[in-house]
Amino acid sequence: MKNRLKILRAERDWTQAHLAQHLDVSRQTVNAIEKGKYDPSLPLAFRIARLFGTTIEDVFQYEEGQT
Amino acid sequence: MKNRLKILRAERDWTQAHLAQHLDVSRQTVNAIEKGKYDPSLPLAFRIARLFGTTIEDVFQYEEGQT
DNA sequence: TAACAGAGTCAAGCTTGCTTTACTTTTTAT
DNA sequence: ATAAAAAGTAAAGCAAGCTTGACTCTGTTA
Repeated sequence: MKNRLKILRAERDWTQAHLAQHLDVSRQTVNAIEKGKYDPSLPLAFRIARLFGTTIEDVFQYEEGQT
Repeated sequence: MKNRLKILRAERDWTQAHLAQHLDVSRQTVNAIEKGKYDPSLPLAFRIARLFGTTIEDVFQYEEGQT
């Protein structure tokens, strides 16, 4: 699962900590997701997409057979 | 989190077991998700949307402050 | 009414998502 | 070059997603 978090964040000049606050998760969680260490839960994916004003499909790109 | 699984399944006249097979999860998992017992992982949500030829947002409706 | 298919549910166990705490490395600005 | 901010990383622990196995409760439909 790839994602555009780093780009979306950069476009708004937000830090991982700032993003974490607005998503109500820890900074480490944002970092781990951004680095592709693991996938967010579906509810968190919704909150991320909503915060960036876009869709889950726009933020995350699923590729068959990786997880 | 609400979902349209039962409807999408009915439109295609698929059983929970049939759906489970094509998603590569157990029948109990399909049942639990359909009944809203818990949310699917993000990868599984992608596979569900893809199988039904639609988007995650079309299958699942997130509502603030439930999970 | 008996039998079968589909749906619902429960328990135990493993894996993954997320937390806190704490530390190291990289980037930015002075 | 130094200091501060941001990013990266790791370990331990709890919560959520998913599994298998087994059992119940619905409809059908023969």
